[in-house]
Amino acid sequence: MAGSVNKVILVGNLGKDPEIRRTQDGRPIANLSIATSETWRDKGTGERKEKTEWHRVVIFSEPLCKIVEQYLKKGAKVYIEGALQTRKWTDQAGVEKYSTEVVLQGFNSTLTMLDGRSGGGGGSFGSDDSGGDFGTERAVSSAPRRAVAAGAGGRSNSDMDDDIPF
Amino acid sequence: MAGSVNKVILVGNLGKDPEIRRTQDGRPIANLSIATSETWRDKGTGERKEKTEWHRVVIFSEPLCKIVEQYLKKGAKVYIEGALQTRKWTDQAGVEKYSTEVVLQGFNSTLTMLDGRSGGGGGSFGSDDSGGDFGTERAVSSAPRRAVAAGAGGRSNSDMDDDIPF
Amino acid sequence: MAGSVNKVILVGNLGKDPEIRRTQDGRPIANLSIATSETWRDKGTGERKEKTEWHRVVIFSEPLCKIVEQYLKKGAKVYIEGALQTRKWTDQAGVEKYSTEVVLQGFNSTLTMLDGRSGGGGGSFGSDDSGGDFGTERAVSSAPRRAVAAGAGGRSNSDMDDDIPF
Amino acid sequence: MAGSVNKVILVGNLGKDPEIRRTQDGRPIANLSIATSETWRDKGTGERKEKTEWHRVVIFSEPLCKIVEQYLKKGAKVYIEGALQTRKWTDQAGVEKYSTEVVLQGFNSTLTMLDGRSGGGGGSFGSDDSGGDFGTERAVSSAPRRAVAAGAGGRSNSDMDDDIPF
DNA sequence: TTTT
DNA sequence: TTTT
Repeated sequence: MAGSVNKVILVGNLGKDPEIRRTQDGRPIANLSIATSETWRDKGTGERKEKTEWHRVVIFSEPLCKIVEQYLKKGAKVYIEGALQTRKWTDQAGVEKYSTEVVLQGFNSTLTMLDGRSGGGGGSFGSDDSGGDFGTERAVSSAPRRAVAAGAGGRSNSDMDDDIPF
Repeated sequence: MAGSVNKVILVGNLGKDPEIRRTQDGRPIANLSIATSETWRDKGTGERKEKTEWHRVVIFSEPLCKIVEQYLKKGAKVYIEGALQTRKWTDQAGVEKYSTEVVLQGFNSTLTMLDGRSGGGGGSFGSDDSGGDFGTERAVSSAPRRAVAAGAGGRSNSDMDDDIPF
Repeated sequence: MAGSVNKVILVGNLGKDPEIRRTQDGRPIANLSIATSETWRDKGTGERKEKTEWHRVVIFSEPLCKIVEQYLKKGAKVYIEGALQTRKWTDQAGVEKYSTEVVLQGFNSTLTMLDGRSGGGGGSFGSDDSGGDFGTERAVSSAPRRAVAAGAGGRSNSDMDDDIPF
Repeated sequence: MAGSVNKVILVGNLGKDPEIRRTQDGRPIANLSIATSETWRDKGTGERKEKTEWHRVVIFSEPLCKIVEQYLKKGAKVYIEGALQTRKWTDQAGVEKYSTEVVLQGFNSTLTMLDGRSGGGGGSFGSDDSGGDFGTERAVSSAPRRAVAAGAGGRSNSDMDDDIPF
């Protein structure tokens, strides 16, 4: 649609180490499980409450996947910017299910490390394929556009059949 | 978790008229179905591609629900700011399912009308309960906090049993 | 700095037609003046108040400048995503001044048209230089990175001496 | 204007300890100086480049000011969400100047601590005045609305005359 | 189910 | 003036 925006911004911690898979033609796909939470005090009882939300984040970008592989592990705090995508899939029993994910892919996706626990220190990475004047640290070269477009426009069944949802 | 952010920003159009239900104790809950889409031209074939994403938006705020009821209808373009929330529910067959929604509730939620087709013209609304110096147009009084907190921290089964997912 | 984010999101209307200049080596730079405003009712007097904020937006991206030139004019409503940048300059009297602008340049910048008054209809554009599978409508090729980097890291005096601030 | 959005999102570090002043009628105003930066490698020379941007952040909210006072100091990393505001002022020599600031005030403003160096640990705070079910940690009570509106709609000269710009 |  |  002309004139639409689909953006998710999360700051949270990885609940477990990243999982990196490869499509049949070798492109990497990283999956992160990110927790955000809010705390408040119940007015009636006075007890402290916390509600944690878990987000499934999927990264279709070769350079971002490398970053993820090298620097992120369980507990790392990250800032991510991506888009919402709901995907339909069929479980082993043949039941149709839906999974909503935060997808980082193409322009306007970002991943920034916010703590120093990773060896490489914090850093900010877009998923464009610039090359150009910007080196690996600022704007990491992304996967070939064909890969990105495939991810965006139609993740094929062959790639995703084995994709157990969040 | 201390130090987390959970934010969704959408600009899109309502796919159908809003649905407004009421909880057993009378609080309104509005559901919007919002479309965003992106278009691109396939490099290989040259054909124009479009991918539409549908978002389920749930509004827990009495004043925002009033706005929705008065001004929004199928086709309206809106800017919304909310948070991701995944909810577990059980269908009629007893199968557990998950539904991810964009929730507008409490502070840091916003709904802004972006076209002139609604009688009331465009307008921007937060969901705080300020009252104060801000009149109905800028910062509409929200539902009692108890309602909001209930929505946030634990939507009760009795309210939600009949909640057919997206 | 590792781990930082600098992001501005505006939805507003152009206060006047865009101004497009060219640097000495021919790269286009578009300037937009965008208004946002909030309205509220004064609690004491009951009168309706409105406060308009004007934003100077600068676009360093050849394809985005083309879009601006073709489609945007006074009154157009846009969604833009860019970064804050404060620039020092010296006026004719030799007084040092500062101007803060919203800069659209490189990855993670976006311009989306939100109304139909422009001939081309609404549309969303990033400023990456992908080429690739995405055609002109989704992700317009941007200026050479050298140009972008120059704009980002050090707008030269020769280009900018005549830059009358907002 | 109906239908506008004015939002700034920053993740950065305080360049110095916060400054907290009070208006003549006793309301606190906190000023933060926040750095964001980007690094890249120059394609030609291969040298590492860095560009730091400094942001002046102004907080009009009693509870947020308390948080700032208690927990933030030089070097702290924060996530903030506010709005752009350009303010005109006159220096000692009678020259009119402009200062653009990121203002946190009213609903849809947020401050979240992102590191553990502050005694209180990380935490997220809105600036609504809810009270309600949310305790001090999640949604701190804000200053009286009259104060907020004054800050928003017209910071009076008497309060701000001594305001040396960024 | 929207919109262009 | 921060941070890496």
